Amino acid sequence: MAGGPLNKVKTLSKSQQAYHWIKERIAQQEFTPGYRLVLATIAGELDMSVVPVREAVRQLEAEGLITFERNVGARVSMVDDSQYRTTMQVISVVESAATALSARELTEADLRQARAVNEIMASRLERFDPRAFSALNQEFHHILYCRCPNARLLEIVESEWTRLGHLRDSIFAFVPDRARESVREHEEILGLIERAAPLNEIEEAVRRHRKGTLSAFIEHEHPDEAAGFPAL
Amino acid sequence: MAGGPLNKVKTLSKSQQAYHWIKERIAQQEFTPGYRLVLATIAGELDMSVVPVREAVRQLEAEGLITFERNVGARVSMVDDSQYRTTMQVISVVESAATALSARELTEADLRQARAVNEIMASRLERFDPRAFSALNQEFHHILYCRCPNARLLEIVESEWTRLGHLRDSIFAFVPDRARESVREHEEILGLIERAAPLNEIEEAVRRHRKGTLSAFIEHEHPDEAAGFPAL
DNA sequence: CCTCACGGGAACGTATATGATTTTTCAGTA
DNA sequence: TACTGAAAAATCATATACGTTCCCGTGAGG
Repeated sequence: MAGGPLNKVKTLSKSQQAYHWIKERIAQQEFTPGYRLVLATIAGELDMSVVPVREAVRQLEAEGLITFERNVGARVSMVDDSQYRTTMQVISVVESAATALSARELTEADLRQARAVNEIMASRLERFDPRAFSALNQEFHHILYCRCPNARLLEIVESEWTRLGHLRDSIFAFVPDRARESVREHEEILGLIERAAPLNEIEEAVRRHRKGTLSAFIEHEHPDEAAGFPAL
Repeated sequence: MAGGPLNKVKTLSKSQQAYHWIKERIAQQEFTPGYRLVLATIAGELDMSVVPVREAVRQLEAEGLITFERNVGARVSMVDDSQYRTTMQVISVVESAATALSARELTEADLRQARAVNEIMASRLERFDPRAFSALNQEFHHILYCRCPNARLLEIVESEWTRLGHLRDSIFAFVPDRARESVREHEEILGLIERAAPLNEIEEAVRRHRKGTLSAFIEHEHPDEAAGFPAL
């Protein structure tokens, strides 16, 4: 037949279909934290048997999106305050390292794009929409760290972000006051990268930036514990 | 009944049995990197069906110990030079952070124990056994970071070490010359912790220490590329 | 006559379905 | 509150379908 060498249509295995289906639902918040995942139901919905679904669930468990209890079942992971804090701390460590390692690889275009995003953020300081602002923030940082040549480090950064689930999209809903300061710090980070500052300075700047947001969050939610949380 | 709350004997599920069985074999190097894992064979060996084995394999895949190819099968992950380097870089980032966060939590006993381990290492500098030395090195660092209150960070450190597989036990087989310097740097790190130095100094010291070992390794194995590897 | 490329098919192993078994949960009752 | 039984759901075994790999035989070219 005429087809050429592209006969391989690459049908996803059923486990992978289930995996993506569930992940999508979680991302869209159709399955909210605490939601009980019943294998048979999902299997029915996807027109397959429970075996592949089970496998998908185990994969998602390994990623931390789902918690699983023997003979009981799976539910979408809860992210409580304490988890939020530990995860954000991990992110502040690995993302700052990734950004520093990425700095020398960034192109002119990357920097332009990052600056553009930050300018949009600045322009939205009035008429503030926390969710949109968080999304832009996410995008800004992603541009800066995604050229990091250490693939494993990148994987960890991304996986920690997905671990946070929908909270990642609403950081500034908790601490709107940080927004202005955040934009300014972004500018500072861009400056350091552009003038090819030492990598450790870039790393420290990003870490300070994240730490600032986290501290603001902690002080806002738990003014009493603020001092008790260990930081770097 | 008299028993108390420990009636639960907690029989492991078959998947978990398989999981631990395989992991153990890999750790003992009975399954060496590249080894082909045949589900049915393992299932037979463990007197169970392939389904739980399959699940165990997928879990190990998520941890990075096993690589899996659709419709082909599973094999124990290879760790090549490049992976070694990226993983060690990740470790240098996360372990140093974990150690710093752990520093204030360490007890007198912890420090005594760490110092004892380092003294044993020092005493073995003559009659040098790389594997034993690597194991002691591992133990030393584990004592220092294991009190880190950020559980997630600890998980990442540990998982990166297991990712390295048997290479983690033989670092000093590649670069024996680093041994003496290593012991000295351990002493320095202990000093910083004991005199309650700022956390960032502790973190930097650990990172320098790891970076030193990694550089020594790179220079030894690939004298040409030494300059090309990005570092912090 | 030897070599090597191609193609068919058996052997091996994975992917998924179905059904039996076990565990947990929950409602109803003493 | 404690106990019992039934329903729901997970776990695993067995069976079958499907995809890959490897080997071997055939035929063309050197």
